[in-house]
Amino acid sequence: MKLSTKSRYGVRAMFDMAYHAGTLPAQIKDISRRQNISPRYLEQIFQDLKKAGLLKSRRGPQGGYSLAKPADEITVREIVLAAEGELQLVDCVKNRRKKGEKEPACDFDNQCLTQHLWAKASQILGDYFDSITLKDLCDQGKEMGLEKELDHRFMYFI
Amino acid sequence: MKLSTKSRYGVRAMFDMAYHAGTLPAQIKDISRRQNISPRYLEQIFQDLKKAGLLKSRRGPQGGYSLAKPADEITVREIVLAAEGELQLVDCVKNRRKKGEKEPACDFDNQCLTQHLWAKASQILGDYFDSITLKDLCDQGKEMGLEKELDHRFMYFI
DNA sequence: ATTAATCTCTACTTTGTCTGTCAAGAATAA
DNA sequence: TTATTCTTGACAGACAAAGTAGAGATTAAT
Repeated sequence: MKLSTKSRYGVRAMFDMAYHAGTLPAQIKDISRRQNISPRYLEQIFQDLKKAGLLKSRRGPQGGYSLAKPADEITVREIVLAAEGELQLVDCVKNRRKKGEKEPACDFDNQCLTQHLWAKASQILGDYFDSITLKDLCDQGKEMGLEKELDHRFMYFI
Repeated sequence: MKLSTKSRYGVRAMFDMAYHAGTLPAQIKDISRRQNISPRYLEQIFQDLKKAGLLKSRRGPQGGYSLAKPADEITVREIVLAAEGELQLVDCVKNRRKKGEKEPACDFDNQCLTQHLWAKASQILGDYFDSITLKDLCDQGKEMGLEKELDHRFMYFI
């Protein structure tokens, strides 16, 4: 019943981007250093987030990733969903007969009381995650007096 | 972010016991047959539930397991907690320095915004599970017209 | 007392997922 | 042209989940 590191790192990384957002795209190496996440691994996570339409990227020098939408339009739910693949606490709730699977995930199918229980729980969890945006986290960060690191690349331009 | 089968089987099995409750203790083999759970595996799960004080057992012929409390005093949360071990969506919320562990689970410790986020989510989930008792599930079952299997052991006494 | 039914405990195996690492390639700004 | 950065896919080690198995302890019934 644990969230995977992909979800946790994903939220941390995207928060980091929103918090330190500048004019230039953010680079993996900076985010990974600030958040102490393996850069190679973060790349993978960002691929997922990009596929989900939460990030956009630019290659080449001065390239990097940036948020695909304003911070107040990106919810924790979207990030977790993209990283985790889905937001169900249990598999038997899922659609049957998706490609390749011949057996339903559960023998009792719709006769099952507990199925409804888990589905409701998953929904409650999703609703909570949906109520929190990256902007909310940034506001919290400011309140806490969390330091923003100066973008070292600005140094060259001053 | 999936619940383990221990939780799911545990809830199903305990619901089954509450729903089919008779004067005699329920036996593993009956529950496992009705709920289609490996009897050996169910034994293990029942050990956990017994340690948690949710079940009591009697050995020998006509032995078996029975609920340690009335069905309306056993919540889903208790069962999941006993089967899952804990109810936290992430580890970094846990107490540090428990036996053997030298490192904190997270480098940012209490400086972390997301830590609070996950803790709150875990709590919301726990609250929901706490609001549902075995009796609630039984009532639902009756409403749905879920069949009760006649206890075959009664046959001998009629 | 004996027997058969049942729970108890511990260890083992299998299987799969998580968490990363690595290498080679493609795109792009300077 | 070149250095930088993202892109993609393969791969591996560690760990936990899920289930199997066997030997033993307890007890009701005979």
